[in-house]
Amino acid sequence: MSNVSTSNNHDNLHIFKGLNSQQIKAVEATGGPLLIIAGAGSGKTRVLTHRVANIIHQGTEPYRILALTFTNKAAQELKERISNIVGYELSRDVWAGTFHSIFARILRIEGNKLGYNPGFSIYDTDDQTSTIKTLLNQLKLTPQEYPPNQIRSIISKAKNAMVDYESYADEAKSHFEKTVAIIYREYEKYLLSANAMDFDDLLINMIRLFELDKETLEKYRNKFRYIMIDEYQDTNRAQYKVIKLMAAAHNNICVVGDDAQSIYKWRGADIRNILEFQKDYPSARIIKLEQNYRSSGNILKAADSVIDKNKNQLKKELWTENPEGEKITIINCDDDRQEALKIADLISQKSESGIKYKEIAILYRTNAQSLPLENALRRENIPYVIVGGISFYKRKEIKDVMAYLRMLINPQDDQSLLRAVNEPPRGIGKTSLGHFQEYARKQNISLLDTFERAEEVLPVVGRAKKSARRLWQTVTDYRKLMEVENPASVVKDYINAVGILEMYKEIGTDEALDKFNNIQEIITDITTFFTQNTQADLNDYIQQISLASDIDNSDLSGNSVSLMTLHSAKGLEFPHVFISGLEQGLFPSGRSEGDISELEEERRLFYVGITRAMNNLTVTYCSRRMKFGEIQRQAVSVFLKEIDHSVTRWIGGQPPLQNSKKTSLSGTPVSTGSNILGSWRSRVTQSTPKKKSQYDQTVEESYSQLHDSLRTGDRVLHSKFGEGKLIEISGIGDQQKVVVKFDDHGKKNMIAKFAKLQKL
DNA sequence: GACCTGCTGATTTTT
DNA sequence: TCAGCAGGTC
Repeated sequence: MSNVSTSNNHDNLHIFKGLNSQQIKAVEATGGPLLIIAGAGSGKTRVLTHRVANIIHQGTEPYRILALTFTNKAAQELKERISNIVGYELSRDVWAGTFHSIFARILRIEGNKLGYNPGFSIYDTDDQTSTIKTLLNQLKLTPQEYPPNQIRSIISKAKNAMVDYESYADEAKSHFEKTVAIIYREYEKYLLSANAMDFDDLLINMIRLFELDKETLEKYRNKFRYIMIDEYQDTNRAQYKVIKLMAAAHNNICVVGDDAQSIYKWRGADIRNILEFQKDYPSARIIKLEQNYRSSGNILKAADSVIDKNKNQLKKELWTENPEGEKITIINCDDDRQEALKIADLISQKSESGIKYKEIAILYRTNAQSLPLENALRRENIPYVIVGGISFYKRKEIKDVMAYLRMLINPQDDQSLLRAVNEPPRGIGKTSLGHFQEYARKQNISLLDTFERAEEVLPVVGRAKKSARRLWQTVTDYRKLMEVENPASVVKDYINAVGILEMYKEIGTDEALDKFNNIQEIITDITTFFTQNTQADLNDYIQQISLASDIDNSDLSGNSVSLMTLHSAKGLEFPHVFISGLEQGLFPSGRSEGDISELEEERRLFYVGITRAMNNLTVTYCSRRMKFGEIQRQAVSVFLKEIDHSVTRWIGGQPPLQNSKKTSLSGTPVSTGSNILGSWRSRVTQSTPKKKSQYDQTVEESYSQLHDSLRTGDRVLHSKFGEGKLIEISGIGDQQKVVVKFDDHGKKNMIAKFAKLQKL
């Protein structure tokens, strides 16, 4: 054997090390279409990363590789792990990202061909809804008859299915649909003139671009020699189409997915994409990854027995060499409060036996379920992090600031102006705004332009005119500054100039001060962004924020229990998992009742939940639950009847199969129930006094995990306020707050997560 | 035009 | 239960 071959073998060792035979096959098969059916916990990401490494190793330039994921977090993980194999220098140039962020990046370069400026705004669902409200107003339609949210959803569905407003109008039958068609048309016109795209447009416009301009299509076909798509089962028709267009020249397309984990049908994901991959690419190879490395034998058996009830699925057999492990614990509770207390108590017990909080996750069907859980965890002094839910970036004050920023980049963005105009109040009320909007429409100019010519807009009162003109002046001044000066400092001055900070300071309530601090933190965030990305402009920052979700930012590295919806949990794993609320009407959701395909999707969601667990799984359900502020009786979920009873252990209730009657505590009156509740309660109360000192420890411990073992009294460094002394820590998880007395800036309240304090 | 109050409807999941 | 909004008052 020659030297070359020896050195190849050596490199190959690096790329193929630790992979099983199926995984090696997938990593080796770099050319041509490939479908990887990857069961839960079968090392999918591992295969993807090693496959990219192999392609690079074979001599392909990294920038010719496109890897599309569903979430930013998955993309980030992919990049990191590729970097671990091939090194940062090579991995940096791989195009790895979400569909939305990669397409936004391309559309910023090519969007002018479709009539967009590079500074286009990206509208989220809120922006979409308020746009529709504006349009209803213009069209003299009432939101009662045409609920903005419903209209938004109809339009979005149409777009995802690639039905434009003309086709929609052709198909429209009822008066309602015909009117929706008009709103749809006006909506599209409005967004284009506002130089804005909604999430769906980021996909649709890629198709438009490629169909309109063959040269551009050729350019990207040539550029991306290798295309890889993660979570292929969750792609929708539009995504499918873009990929198909891009891959058509070389056919080096590799998709990875698991039909059993398809949980986004409601959002337009089309399972046909994965089921019919072979039809689209007859030469496709199919490789199945069926060995599960994550879960214990019992957990896998439970998962398997559940998913088995679904009729529509690809055949695959997941197996594991892992030990059988413990049985799945199923606990019946009186109500949601007791459920939360029991979970918290079990977590305390786990913690006492040496299990770390960060090894534990609580999963639920709806975000609303987190509240009683949070209360119980706080009561037991257990640190926790909520993943998802209301994002920092979706808070009103942050969105207001973002609206101001978008005006700098995209002065055509009327929705941003409408959002920001009265934060703080400027005396430009509904009536005046109506006149401005009317004028803008007649003159075919942007709303901000009408503020410049406020004098010409006749029916508006003098005060409003002055105020409008002043706002226009501020925006224009800072737009000019932005062109020549450092974006971070311009942004800082600009936000101060518009007066939103001052407004919250003047209100002075706790709530207002929180908002004030949040805005301070976003300014810090911006400063950090520009320090780290010296080449970037404000547009880059805004785009990143527009496409960010809270899951991406959640830091699961601290020692806290993770709380999240089952949807958010996809792609994650935890040694110990709780799934709560296994009740009819909650999980499966009431909306899936009577619809087999929706019920199957709920069942896949349960499957996803079960397969997040590595060693230990606990499932809970309640006999009663607070709903709409009322106590309602709950029936046990059908899914619990489906779990293989040989791997389950039932506590406080009986397996529904053996007793199809109500499994409440065997007819026991309330007193027994409250007795049990009492016993749980007393455990908690008893432990409270003696835990007093432990409390501070726990909180400080959680804090220290997150922030380099900080304690009250420490000297700390903040990127903006400089040095100071940490005088108070309160709350836990994302909500954790710190009070720092800065040498030069006095006392500040901050959210720990964003303060990013450094110990000195 | 800003602020207050009382009513209503929401609870699936999110890039 | 509670947030968000419409409608009324100052």
